[in-house]
Amino acid sequence: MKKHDHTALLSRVREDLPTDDRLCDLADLFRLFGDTTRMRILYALSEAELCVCAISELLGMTQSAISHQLKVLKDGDLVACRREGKTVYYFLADDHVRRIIDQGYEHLTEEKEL
Amino acid sequence: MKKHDHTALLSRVREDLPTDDRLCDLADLFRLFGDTTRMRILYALSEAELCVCAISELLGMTQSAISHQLKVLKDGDLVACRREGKTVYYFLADDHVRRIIDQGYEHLTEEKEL
DNA sequence: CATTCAAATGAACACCTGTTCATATGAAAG
DNA sequence: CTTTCATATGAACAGGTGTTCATTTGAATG
Repeated sequence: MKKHDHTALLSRVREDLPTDDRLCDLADLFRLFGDTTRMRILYALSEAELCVCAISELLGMTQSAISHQLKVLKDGDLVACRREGKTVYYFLADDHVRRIIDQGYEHLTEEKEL
Repeated sequence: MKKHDHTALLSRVREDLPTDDRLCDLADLFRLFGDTTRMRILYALSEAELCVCAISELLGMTQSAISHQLKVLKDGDLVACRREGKTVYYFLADDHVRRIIDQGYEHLTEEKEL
């Protein structure tokens, strides 16, 4: 009398699965969007390119906190920056960022309609 | 001599920003995707509906760990389940989940091409 | 109703993450 | 070269998160 057997099903599922490395990268990517501060920064940058102190003013948070998060976002290639004198302007790295956020936003709004 | 002034820009940006509640919900949503175990579960479920023990076998993790994560995913309305005797089968709650993951996946693959 | 198997739950613990505070870098201006 | 302003960075700390272990629930079966 054996336990519940899934070997057949599981080997089929396993085939179509991306590698663990890939899935880990994917989770890492989404984790970047999974913090309120970072989400607010990303949304702000989707409206306009902004310098660090403007963002910290906008969000009512310390310059240090913003700077740390911008580093995280930059390391994850979600934002990029350019320097102009003492000021550093940040902006979204590409349209994917916007699209990912939009997809999430849609999910939320449609969820509410139910 | 005043500091850098952004009031005009900031009030414009502020107008187009969703409420903080909304942005927090959005971050909460993405946070669900931001863990390797949950991502592996979601991807597996995008291939087939699976019971808890099948998932734990597939991922090589304890039933308890999987069960805890499934609860998180269910509370976040990313997955749903149906019971059949002693067995509980989990599946993706809707197509949005797949689309969000796909969007992220695309981002990763296109990033590599550069 | 006792047993068995699948799943869920709670407490505990180690690890990770985000913020703060203090300080450093780096560019422009005096 | 010193000062000033914008930004970056490092250490430290608090709170959150994921896993494990032990236990419980709940359905089917003898």
